[in-house]
Amino acid sequence: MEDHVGYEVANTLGELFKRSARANLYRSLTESLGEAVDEITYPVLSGLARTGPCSAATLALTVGLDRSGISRRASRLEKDGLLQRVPDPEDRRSVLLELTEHGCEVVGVLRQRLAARISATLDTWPADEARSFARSLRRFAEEGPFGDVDGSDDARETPDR
Amino acid sequence: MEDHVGYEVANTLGELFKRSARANLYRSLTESLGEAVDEITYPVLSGLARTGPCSAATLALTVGLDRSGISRRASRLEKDGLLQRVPDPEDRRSVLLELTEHGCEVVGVLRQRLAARISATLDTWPADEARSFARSLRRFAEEGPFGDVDGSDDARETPDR
DNA sequence: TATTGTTATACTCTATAACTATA
DNA sequence: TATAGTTATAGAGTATAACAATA
Repeated sequence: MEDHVGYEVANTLGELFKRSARANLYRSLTESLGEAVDEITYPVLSGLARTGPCSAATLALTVGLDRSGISRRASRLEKDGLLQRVPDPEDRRSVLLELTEHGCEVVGVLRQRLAARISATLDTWPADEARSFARSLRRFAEEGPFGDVDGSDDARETPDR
Repeated sequence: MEDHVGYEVANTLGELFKRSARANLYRSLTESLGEAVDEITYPVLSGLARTGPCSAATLALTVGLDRSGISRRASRLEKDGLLQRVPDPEDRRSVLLELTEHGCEVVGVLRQRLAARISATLDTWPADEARSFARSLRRFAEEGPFGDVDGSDDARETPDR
C-alpha cells in the first residue's frame, strides 16, 4: 500500500513538535500563575498531580528526567509555595514531594485552561469526528513511535563511581 | 456539553509533548547521519527542504527561531557538508542557505524514517481509521491552540540600539 | 555496598546586543 | 537610517559526578 498516510501524519507531527508551537502554548497556559510556573516546571506539577505525594526518584521515572532535574525544579516550586517537602515515614533517606493546596489549585487551572483551549477547537467539529479523533490520538500515543508514553521511561542513571 | 473530549485530548497531548518522548523519537531518527544531524538541527534541515534555498532571516520565520539561532545551526550543518552558503544575487547583504546533494539525501532519509515509524503503527489499524486520523490531526494542528503552525511565527526581534 | 536527595561542574542552547556590510 | 548575517556575552537548563545520610 502507499505510504501517503504515514507521510501526512509525519508532516503534521513535525509542525506540532516545533519548539515555537509548544512554547506558544505553554507560555499562554502558565501565564500569571507565578514565577515558578512555566514550561519547565509544568511537567513536575502535573506529574505530581497524577501520582500523588511521591519521591524525586519515583517522579523522575514518570516525568522522564533524572533525580537532579526533579530536585532543582521542585526547589523552585517549593519557594513559590506550590509544593512542600515532607519526610518519608517509611524511608528516612527519602523526601516526599507533595502539592500544597495552592499547588492543587494551580494544577486545576492549568488543566482547565488546556482543556478549554482544545475544546474551543473541537466544539466547532462534528461531535463524532471530535470523539473519534480523541480516541485515535490516544491510541496513537500509546502504540506510536514514542517509546514509553505512559510513564516508565528510560531515565536510567549511571551509578556513582 | 461535557468537556470530556477536551480533557482526553489534553492528557494525550501532554504525554506526546513530554521531553523524553520527543527526545526518544528524534534521537532514533537522526542516528548515524553524522554529528551535525540531531534534534537541534533537524528543523533547519526540514525547513530548508520545504522552502528551498532561503536566507536565514526568512527561514527564521518558518522555523520559529531568530536569525542568530539559524546562523549557528547552519554553521554546524555547513561544516558537515549538508548545506552551503551562496551569495544572494538580488541582495548582496544576504546569503542563501542551500542544501547540498548530501543534505537532500539526509532529509530524504529522515522523512522516510519518520514516515516508516508512523506507518508501522498505522498499518495495524483499519485503513479508514488511519485515514481519518491523519485528516483530523492535520485539521487539529491548523485550527488548534498552537498559534501559527504553518510558518509565520512571532519570531520578532528588538532592533539594535 | 546500594540508594536517597542535593549540589558543584562543565556543557549546550538561547536571546540579546553589538558588529560589519550593504540597501 | 534600516536591514542582512555573524558573533560575543550572559543566562538558564541539562547531565554527570560527587557528596552526606540512611538502608
